[in-house]
Amino acid sequence: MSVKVPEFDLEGYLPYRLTVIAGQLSADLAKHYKSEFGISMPEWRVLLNVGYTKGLSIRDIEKRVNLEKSKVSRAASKLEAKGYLTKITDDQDRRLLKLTVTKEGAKLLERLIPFAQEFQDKLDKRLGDKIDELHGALDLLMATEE
Amino acid sequence: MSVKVPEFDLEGYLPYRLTVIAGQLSADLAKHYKSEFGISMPEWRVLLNVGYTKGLSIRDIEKRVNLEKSKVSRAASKLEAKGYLTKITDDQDRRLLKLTVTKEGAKLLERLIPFAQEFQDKLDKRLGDKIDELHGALDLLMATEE
DNA sequence: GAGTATTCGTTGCATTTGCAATGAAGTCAA
DNA sequence: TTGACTTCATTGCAAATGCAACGAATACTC
Repeated sequence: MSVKVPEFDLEGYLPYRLTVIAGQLSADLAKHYKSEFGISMPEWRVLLNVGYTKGLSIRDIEKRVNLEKSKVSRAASKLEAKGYLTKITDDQDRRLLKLTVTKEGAKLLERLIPFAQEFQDKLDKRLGDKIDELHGALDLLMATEE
Repeated sequence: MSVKVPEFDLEGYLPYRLTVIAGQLSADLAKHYKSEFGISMPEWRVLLNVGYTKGLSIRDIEKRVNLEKSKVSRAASKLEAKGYLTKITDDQDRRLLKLTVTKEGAKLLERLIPFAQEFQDKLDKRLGDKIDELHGALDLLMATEE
């Protein structure tokens, strides 16, 4: 018994393509972050942000980095346990936490960032002049989510 | 004590951007698939493929749809439990499983596909003529993974 | 043909996730 | 001030994930 189904091209389905590509890039990176630096992707994102801006709170990071607050919280705790950042409750508002990188954390970033930069450069090379088009299109997609 | 860290622009970091955007689109879609059709993303991908090609095996799908075989296996089992497809062991090679959509499965696809198509159309509208550029760039990124 | 290696699908298990609930702290209005 | 609401970070828990191990079936090699 043959069943008829409407046409649909999964290969060209944008959400699918984006998910697959992003997933591969992420998995790739995550592997390196883990094996070479001992941290997870969420930890990397949190550490990076704390590295740049002193005294960020969990909520600040949640908004900046598109991570759920529970993820941020756990990532921060792990980074703290590893000695890469410190948590201090804010004196002004004692609900808030001020996250700050330690020297160890800064050292780690000094190794992580060139690695990420290198990866970016590789992608840029692949994309050539298409890179701006890509970013332009991604801007439009970002705007999609209101 | 102030700590110096090399410059890095996370906002413009391509893997990050892709992950965030893909994640938002996926989460969005997953919610609808779940609430309106009662299936997960992996199940949707599996169902779609089985809908088009009769007798696919788990491994076939794994390759086609970028899902780990354990994910495919579990998705297939759930779809079977819900009555959307059947598993039959291949006579030629009894390690293989032949997956086939049931009438119920086909009916579900008839509802799912227009939904997905509509979503795609919305994205196309947002992107306008940038759509081809985007796909072109994604092609290049795909080629990246060897 | 016996023995080894490979392929396929499933499952166990530790880890990660998303979400809701919690408790502590702050805000606001009467 | 008191009491109702909101905000913040953490945590519990159920579900999803990734990976390795397993048993069954087939392919390969001598």
